[in-house]
Amino acid sequence: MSETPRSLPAKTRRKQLIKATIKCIAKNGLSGTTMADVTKLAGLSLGIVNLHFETKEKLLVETLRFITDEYRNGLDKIFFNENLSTEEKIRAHVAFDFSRAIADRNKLAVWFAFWGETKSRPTYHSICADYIDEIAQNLTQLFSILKNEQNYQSVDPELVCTCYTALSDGLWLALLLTPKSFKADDAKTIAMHYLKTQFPNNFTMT
Amino acid sequence: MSETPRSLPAKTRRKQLIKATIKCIAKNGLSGTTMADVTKLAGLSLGIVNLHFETKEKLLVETLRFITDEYRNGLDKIFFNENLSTEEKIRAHVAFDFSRAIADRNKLAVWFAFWGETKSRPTYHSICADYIDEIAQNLTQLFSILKNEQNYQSVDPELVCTCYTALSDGLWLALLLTPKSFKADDAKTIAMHYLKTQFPNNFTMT
DNA sequence: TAAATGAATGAATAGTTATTCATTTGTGAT
DNA sequence: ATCACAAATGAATAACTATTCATTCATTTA
Repeated sequence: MSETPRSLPAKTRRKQLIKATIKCIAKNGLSGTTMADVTKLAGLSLGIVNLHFETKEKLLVETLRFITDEYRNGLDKIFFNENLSTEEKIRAHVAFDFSRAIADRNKLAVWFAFWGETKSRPTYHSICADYIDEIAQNLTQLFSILKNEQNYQSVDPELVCTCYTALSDGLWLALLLTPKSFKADDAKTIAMHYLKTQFPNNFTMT
Repeated sequence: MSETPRSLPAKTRRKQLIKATIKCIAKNGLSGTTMADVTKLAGLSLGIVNLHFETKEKLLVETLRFITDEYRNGLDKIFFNENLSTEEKIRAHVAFDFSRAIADRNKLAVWFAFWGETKSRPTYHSICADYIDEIAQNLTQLFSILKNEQNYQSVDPELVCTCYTALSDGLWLALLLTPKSFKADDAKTIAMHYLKTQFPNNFTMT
């Protein structure tokens, strides 16, 4: 086993601390997360957070930014992938929403903890508002293109985007609350079930 | 203006404190909610929570129980109402989900705050698991009856129940995060849009 | 009207936790 | 090797907050 070097690039240390924060929020809740817990989980000393983030509040903000960036960047990679058809992009979007990296219970606990605080913390709110808007625009566009490509008459792309997004968030909650009886594959099945209702020619088979 | 009497039935005081707690969680977040805030918002003294709930933690548990009971009881009243047809019950369920009393942003903030802590607090988790299970059973039954009554061939009642429930939770999130551009009526429209895809004969008109 | 009751108060306490910073330690340059 | 520098440490501090409980006060009872 290689020893962890005492000195490390600042970015690596920051990511290490953010990952410990995610675990800690999942384990103890946002209200039960202390600096002592986070640094102990990271295997580092108490003062390290001050060194890399100045305050606890800034560490929490960067933690929220980390999970929103991970989500946004993953979807952008799909959206801007020239090798995928529109249908394939939508399929990839669903697969990503319920992939190991994203539909992870630790991260889901973090999402919900921060969502619960958005009303009281403008900083949290604006971080969330940003990514939501960008993703909605891209997804609406995909549905709109598919509608035109395949001549779906009565589809309302914006409504379908809002509906799919809400459905996906609600399925995340089911994964968080009932992990024993409800798995990522079940969630994916339900998401596809909805898309079939709107685009039966594209999502009915396989 | 009538003076608030100094002495009041215990139940009334407890409800008063729970309502102050809901406002306080919405205003300051779960992690930022202090006994001083809650009691000040209720217009009472610091020691009152200890008198009526023993500890802060028990006040929080009762607050969660309050909103889950309110939700469950409201839906039970619909489900067991002999005067409503199955279709009317489902319509009433949707209307209730996005009614003033339920889709209130203060209460939504409380829901999400507690959901974010369910992974770390078994008590919160079991309170949520209970109501979810009961509601799912009743709603699945409604979809099942409607399927048989109206001869819908390919509807899977259990899947539709999970899908509707997730959709409703996700729409609550949209109401919490984007209250300016997304209103309860928009949420209701989207929920009905999904039900139409499954039961076009019942939910397409009006 | 006076005494008894118990709900409500809030100053004081005890415990917790974020933050600070003097000291230690590893690393790379000379 | 030695030095200079930066990263990391953790004991001490300062701030905050849940809980306690002796006291106050309104209401009820005799």
